[in-house]
Amino acid sequence: MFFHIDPTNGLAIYEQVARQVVFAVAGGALAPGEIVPSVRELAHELALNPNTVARAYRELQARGVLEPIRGTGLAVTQGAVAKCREGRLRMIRARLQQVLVEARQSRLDHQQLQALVQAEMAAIVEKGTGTICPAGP
Amino acid sequence: MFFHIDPTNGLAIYEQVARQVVFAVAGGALAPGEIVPSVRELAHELALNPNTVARAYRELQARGVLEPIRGTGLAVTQGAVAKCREGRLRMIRARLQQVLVEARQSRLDHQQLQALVQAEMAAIVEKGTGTICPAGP
Amino acid sequence: MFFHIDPTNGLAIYEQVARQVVFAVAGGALAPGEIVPSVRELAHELALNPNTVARAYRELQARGVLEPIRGTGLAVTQGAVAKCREGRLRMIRARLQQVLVEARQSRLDHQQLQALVQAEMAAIVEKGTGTICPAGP
Amino acid sequence: MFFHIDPTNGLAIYEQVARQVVFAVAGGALAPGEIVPSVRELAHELALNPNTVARAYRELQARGVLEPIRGTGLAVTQGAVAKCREGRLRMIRARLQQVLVEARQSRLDHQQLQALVQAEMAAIVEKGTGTICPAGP
DNA sequence: GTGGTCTAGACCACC
DNA sequence: GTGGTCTAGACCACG
Repeated sequence: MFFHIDPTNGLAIYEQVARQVVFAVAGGALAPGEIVPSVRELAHELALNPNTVARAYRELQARGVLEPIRGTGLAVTQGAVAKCREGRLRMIRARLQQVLVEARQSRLDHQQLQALVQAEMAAIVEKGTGTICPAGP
Repeated sequence: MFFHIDPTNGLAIYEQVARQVVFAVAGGALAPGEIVPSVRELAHELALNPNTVARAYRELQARGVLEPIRGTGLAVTQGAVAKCREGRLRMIRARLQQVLVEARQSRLDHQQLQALVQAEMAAIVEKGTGTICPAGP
Repeated sequence: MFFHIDPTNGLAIYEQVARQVVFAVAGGALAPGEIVPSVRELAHELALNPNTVARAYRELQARGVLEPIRGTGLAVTQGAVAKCREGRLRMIRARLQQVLVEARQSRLDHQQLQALVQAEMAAIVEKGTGTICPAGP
Repeated sequence: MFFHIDPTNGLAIYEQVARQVVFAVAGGALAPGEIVPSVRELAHELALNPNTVARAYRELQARGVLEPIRGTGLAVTQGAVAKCREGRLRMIRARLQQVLVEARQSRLDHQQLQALVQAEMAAIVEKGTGTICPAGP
């Protein structure tokens, strides 16, 4: 799959998994109706305990992003794209605010900050992140 | 004081406190030699358990940012500014990378992202965040 | 057929199927000697996996409610009516007790409860449930 | 506490725990602001694994019935009573419908059924259920 | 002490 | 094979 887990992230691992599914749906990497990797498969791939992945999937079901297809797996729901698009902005904006608040708290100059952002954006675009499909936007 | 704690941040609370001290030192809001608020004072102000604040201060001592002044309290060390300036960029860059990676993972358009960043930066600059008030208590 | 399956029932699906066969026999909708629908026919009708129906039938054979007729299918046994009549009361009483216990646990007023029961009974009698249609397929 | 778990209930154990908390709140046995038994305590009392209780509590938090008080425990929220009152009716009505459908499916006579209901209600009122506070209705 | 998270491994129901 | 549930026991953050 195309996920990347960082245990020292601050975020709970199951939360990271859930977020990345949301991102994948929002970005179109996972289409409605598509079956997500099985709990066991993804757990193995990410070197996680199946329970951890299961919890992420369970929360996504509760949010209406996934739905169980009995005996088959979990499928992305039809309404998932809208939900995830909306959630994506909310989540990214939240994290962005955090970092900007911290930057300003440390009196980082507005221009310094802007330069930093530009640099990081460029870096990410150019080298790719290794965490999502190789074909650039 | 000039801190703002968000318990749902993902970051441990003591870690948030420590970070914000670092930012304050890096930004000059706390100068070397200055005495930081007492554990119980800051705990009361932030509605935290004193143990939590104490832990943050303990870690800052271990990092050499604070040093105990007998009978007086904890003071910002002489070398703190350099340490914090260095740490500040590292911390901010790390968080910035996280958010950018997520943005890219969800295939947020480069321009959308840039617009988002601009909007948030403007928002923060303009309204202030309530988290910076250089004039001490 | 005359069954209705609710996957979110708490009860296992095969169990629901088995129960409803029992009810049908107890109520006379299925007479001794009558051939029940084939596994694949019922599975198709209820949108279930044939294995699930097969398991229900297997359990009913074990309980002596159904018996295989070579080359024909599964028939309701002669002794089935007595068994099912007996089981029916037991099962219904058990479920009734559960709901009453819950009602009482939540201190639902005796009159409220009675009103609720009356209302639901009336509703079921009047609109029919779509789950009973003695006239076979 | 005042809970009673039946592992052969069909309902998942964590679900039973959650339901009974809802019932207790709806019935006033747990008032807003009150701290529910700790995960470990309730787990010990009901002879369950703490994780099972924790899951029930987690779902109740998600539904807005409980809220964490850091380092203290989980408290019933202010809005919980309304939510639980509403949920109680829904849950009981659902189970009632199940049993009535089954009764009718088995062609239990309307009067027989009514008699059964009356008998069970009387039985429960009279002997108490042992599952909730000793003081009568 | 509290809840939250994670791991490990088991059993069940369903396809 | 799939997800769902449960148990057991560990560690962490917070009060």
